[in-house]
Amino acid sequence: MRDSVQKVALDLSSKIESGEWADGYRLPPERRLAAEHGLARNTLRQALSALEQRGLIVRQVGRGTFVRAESRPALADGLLAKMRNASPVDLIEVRLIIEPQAAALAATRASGEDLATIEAALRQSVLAKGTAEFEHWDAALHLAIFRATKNSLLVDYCEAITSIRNQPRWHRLKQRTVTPASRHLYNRHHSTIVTALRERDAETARKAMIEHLTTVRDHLVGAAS
Amino acid sequence: MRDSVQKVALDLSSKIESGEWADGYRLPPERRLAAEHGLARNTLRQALSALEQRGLIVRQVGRGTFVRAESRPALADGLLAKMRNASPVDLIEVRLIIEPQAAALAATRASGEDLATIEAALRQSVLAKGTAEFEHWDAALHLAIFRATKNSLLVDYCEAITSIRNQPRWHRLKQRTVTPASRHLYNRHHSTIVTALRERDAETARKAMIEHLTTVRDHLVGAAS
DNA sequence: CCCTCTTGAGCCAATATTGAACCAATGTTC
DNA sequence: GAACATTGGTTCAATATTGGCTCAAGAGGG
Repeated sequence: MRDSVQKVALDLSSKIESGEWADGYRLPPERRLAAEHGLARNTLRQALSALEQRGLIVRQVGRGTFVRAESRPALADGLLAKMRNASPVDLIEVRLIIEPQAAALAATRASGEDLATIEAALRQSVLAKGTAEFEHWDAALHLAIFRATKNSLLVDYCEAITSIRNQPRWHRLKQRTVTPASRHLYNRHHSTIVTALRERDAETARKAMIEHLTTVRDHLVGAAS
Repeated sequence: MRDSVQKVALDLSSKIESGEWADGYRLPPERRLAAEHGLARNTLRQALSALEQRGLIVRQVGRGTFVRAESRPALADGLLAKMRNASPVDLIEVRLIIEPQAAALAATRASGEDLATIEAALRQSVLAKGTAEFEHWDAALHLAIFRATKNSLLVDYCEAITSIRNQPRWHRLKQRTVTPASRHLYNRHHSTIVTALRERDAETARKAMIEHLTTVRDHLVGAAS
């Protein structure tokens, strides 16, 4: 057959680009690949060389051939970093998507222990003296709600959000936007949410969270303008 | 076998992280572990050394090897790494929260260019020959929808989801669940969503996405049982 | 016939794994 | 306390696996 090289190169690269062979995956040995494709090893090696030149794979004598893991680590390291660069408006938009649903889930799934943790965080946030302390317990409250959903991905998400909100640039923004009046309002919102959770009222919890985050967003854009 | 070290290291660490080998548990002697895994002791020792370096175990001459207590908090590694351990059900639950809203946002914000990209991805996914190729264009389609929201956080989220779905363990699951019939159904769903986007019909786009992901979830749990 | 692609085989160098032996620290038994 | 067994720590040579490379012969289209 003519041009087997291009054919097998296409086949292999599609396996890589589709994710079937993920980053860091170790390809079968050349000799086996050649046998599986019904080709001589030399021919298959030409295909591999092409992929290597395109940067898709890395070959190491005595170790094997690997899907190049250069693209993914950049994402792994960069995901949080990229999220940290998100704008406040983008962030609150995402929170408005996720957190009402999370609150609704928490209403149906929270254990008694979860509720106790949530209520403790609420009490502490009401008692908090400074802005920093209030923010701490506010974050703890939201996190406790996410834990109550029993969904580890949601917990991860909330921790990421918290880490974003703990950055210095956000601190400055908060200090401009969090006034005694707004704190009082936020406490009322939080209280409504927690009450709804205790009464297993998913719909009320969702709506209360929407109202809460909408208020936060309006304060943010008000402060920005 | 060639990469026995990594394999057995993964096996052992999963036993620890899953809790099967709790904190303080004493591992079987190296010689026994090696025999059970069909490896030479030296090879298995390399795997143990890797775990030791990661802080998962402690080795004591003459006493044995122990799962390290307090190992968990010290391992604040990567957000993405943690997300990768999420269960399929957790993942689809989060997708059901976010993606319908994202579709609704995309309906109001997508540019003509965005719509062209989305429709191209849809066409490619319909034409795709294998499961891998279909998955590739399916992911591209969802990503294009997220890009159309103009919210960088949502795009980051979608890329994280895609990277999770590209893992080998997910690949096996997909190969069991994606049949020609389900692919046909998914194509219909995708088509409905894209049409709604083009017509700027946010509500229809949201509902179509909900129906789509609900179907995917049902296929998943159906395959699991 | 000529040219290119492909094959099959062999050899080399780098790496991985094995298998065994011996040492050192700890625990157990008498 | 002494003898013995168990366990991790270390070293080393032998073997297996793997990619890097070369070359002569075959296959197939112009």
